[in-house]
Amino acid sequence: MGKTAIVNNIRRFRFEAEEMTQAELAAQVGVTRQTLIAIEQAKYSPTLELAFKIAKVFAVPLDEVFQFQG
Amino acid sequence: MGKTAIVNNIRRFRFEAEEMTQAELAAQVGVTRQTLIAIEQAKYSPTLELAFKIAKVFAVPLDEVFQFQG
DNA sequence: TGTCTATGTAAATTATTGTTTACACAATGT
DNA sequence: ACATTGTGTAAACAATAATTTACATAGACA
Repeated sequence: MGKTAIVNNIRRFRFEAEEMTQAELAAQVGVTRQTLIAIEQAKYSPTLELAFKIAKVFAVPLDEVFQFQG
Repeated sequence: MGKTAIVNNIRRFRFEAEEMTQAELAAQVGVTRQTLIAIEQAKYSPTLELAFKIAKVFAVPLDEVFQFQG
């Protein structure tokens, strides 16, 4: 699917949410810490399902966490 | 990422958008027709990037086209 | 010093998404 | 009858997301 043109605000949301750690967020969405690191650093973009789960943890719509650079 | 718990309204949006065909939508988002069929039928869920592109064609937010059944 | 905690990196492997090619079929039109 | 259009299915393959395991480092703290 070509280069990932998707950015995210996971790190900001983590700190706004009581300084939630990467490990805590990873556990809440059911992935490993390394997977979350890779996504937070935009090394690759998550599946749609995982993106929904992450947004749900922060209780915001998906496109507040992830944005597509068209 | 386990079983896909994601539903979509692609078919409805296609018909609301001047009866756009699967082939037309596929071309606009840069995938093959078969890929679009599989996604429309929820055989698997698209990448986040592709999901954003599809929503953009219909000019609606991503979560109006795709919903996660938590 | 020594031990946690949080973060980062990397390589090998598995699972899933997406492509390509080909065939099938109903509806429409000439 | 024949061709065209829109949709559906299937299998083999390529690309990418995610896992697992392991090691590295900086800061806080007893």
